[in-house]
Amino acid sequence: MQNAVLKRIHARHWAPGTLLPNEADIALEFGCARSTVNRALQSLADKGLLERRRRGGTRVVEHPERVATFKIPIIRLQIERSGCDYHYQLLSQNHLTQKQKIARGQGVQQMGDTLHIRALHSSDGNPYVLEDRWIDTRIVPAAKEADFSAISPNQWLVEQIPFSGGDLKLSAIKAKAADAKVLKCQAGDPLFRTERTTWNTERELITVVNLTYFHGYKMQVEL
Amino acid sequence: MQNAVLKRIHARHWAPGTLLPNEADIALEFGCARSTVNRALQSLADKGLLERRRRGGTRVVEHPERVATFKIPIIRLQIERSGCDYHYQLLSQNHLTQKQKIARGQGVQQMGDTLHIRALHSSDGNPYVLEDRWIDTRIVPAAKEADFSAISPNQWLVEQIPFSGGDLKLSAIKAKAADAKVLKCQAGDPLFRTERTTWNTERELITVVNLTYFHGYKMQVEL
DNA sequence: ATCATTATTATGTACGTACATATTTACACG
DNA sequence: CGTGTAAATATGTACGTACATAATAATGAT
Repeated sequence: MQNAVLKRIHARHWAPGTLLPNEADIALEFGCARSTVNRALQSLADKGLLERRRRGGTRVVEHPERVATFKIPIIRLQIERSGCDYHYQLLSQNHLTQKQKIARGQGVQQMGDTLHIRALHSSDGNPYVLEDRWIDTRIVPAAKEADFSAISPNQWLVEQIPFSGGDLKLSAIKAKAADAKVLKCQAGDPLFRTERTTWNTERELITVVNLTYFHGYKMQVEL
Repeated sequence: MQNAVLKRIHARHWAPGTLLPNEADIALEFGCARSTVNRALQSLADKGLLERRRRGGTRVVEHPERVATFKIPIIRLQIERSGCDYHYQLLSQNHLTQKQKIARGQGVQQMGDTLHIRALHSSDGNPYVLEDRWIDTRIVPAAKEADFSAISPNQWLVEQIPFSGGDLKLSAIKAKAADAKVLKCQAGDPLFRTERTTWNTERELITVVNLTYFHGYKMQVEL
C-alpha cells in the first residue's frame, strides 16, 4: 500500500505540489480501508514526502528536502564498535560557582553553578576526541557526586538523564596550540568540531559540550 | 497513550534494557485496544526509544543514541530563507567519457560517462559554498541537456530525480589555494566540507558531490 | 544426541466503524 | 457589507477483530 503510493509519486503520477484525492477516495480506488491509506500517508508524511493538513488535504511536498536521520552515539560505543580499544582520560574538573557565560557561536548561554570538565577519548591509544563540557549542577545535582575519572560525562549523562531537546552545530576550526598538543596534531590543522546544547523537558539548560575530533576525522551519516 | 508510555520510560518505571509486557497486556492495563498500543509503541520505536522484535517483544533501548533528523535543503532555499540574496555562478563544466575513479575518503567510487561541474553559490554577494559535482549521465541522461548556467545541479537534481539512498560524510579540510581564491579566504583556513553520494532505488550511483563552505560556516541541526 | 517438524508467541498489517478536531465554506443576521 | 455562527469536509485517533509473519520453544523421528 505504502509502496503503491510511493510508486505514483516517483512516476510523477502525483507530481510535487499536487493535491492528492482524499483518503476515502484513495481507499476506494485501491480497494482497501481508509485506515490503511491513513497509515501509509502518515508514514510518508513523517518521512517528509507528503504534507498533510486537516480539511486542507494531502499534497506532495514541492521541494523534497532530503531528511537524514543520524545517530549520536556514546563515544565509547562508537570506538568499540569499530573494533578498537577504548580509553578515557579525565584532564581537568572545576566547579564554578559564579554565573558563567559560555560563548557558543553567535549565541551566549547563561548557566549558574556549573561543573566544567575536559576529557580525552582515545582509540587504540590514539587521541580520538576532546570533550569540553559544562554541566549545570542545579539541574543535575547528582553530577557533583559522579566520579568522572572512571566514567565519561558523555556516557554518564546519556544514561542518567532522560532524553530531551537540543541543538547541534557542526563546524571546522583551526587547532589551537593547547588542543593540538592533546590531540597530537599540528597547531593550525583543521579540526572537526561539534557544539551541542541539551535541555530537559522543562527546557532548562542541562549541559553544553564541545567535541573536537582528531585531525582527519569524518563524521558519517546514513541517508 | 503514547505520552503515558513515554512517562513510564522517563520515570524509569520501564528502565533502559527492560522488556515491556506484551501489547495485549499493556492494552488491558491501560484499558485500551491493542491496535492503539501497537501504534504508540511503533511510533516510539521509530524515534529510536524502543526496540521491537517479533516474538521477542519490546524493550527500552539500552543506550538511547540520540537520533537527530536533519534536513538537507536546496542551497538556494537555505540562503533565501535567511533573508539574503542568492546568487549562483557556474565555474566549469566538463563531460568526461572515460571511466572515472573518484576518490572519496577511504572508498573509491566508479563512474563512467560523467559530467563534472564546479559552481559557486553566494549569499548577498559573499561566497557561500563551492559545489563540486559528478553526475553519471548514463543513469541521468537528461543532465546532458540541462543548462547548468541557469540552474544549479543541486536544485536540478533534487527536482528531477526521485529520492533515493545515500551516504554523507562531514569533515574539516584545509583550504587549498584554488578553493581559497574562490571562497575568498586564506589558503590553509579550516573549511567545513560535506561529501555526499546518492544512488537511486536500483542502487545505481547517480551523483557524487563535495560541498565546501565558506570559512566560519556552521551547520545547524535540530535535535 | 541431532536434526527436521510442528506448536506457540508476540509483533506486523489490514479491515471496517465511530467519533474528535481543525479549517474552510456557506449562510443568516445585524 | 461585514460579522458571527453553523454546516461541510478531510484528516486524526481510537476501537475491536482477523489473519500474516518471524522467532523461539517443544516435539518427535532417525
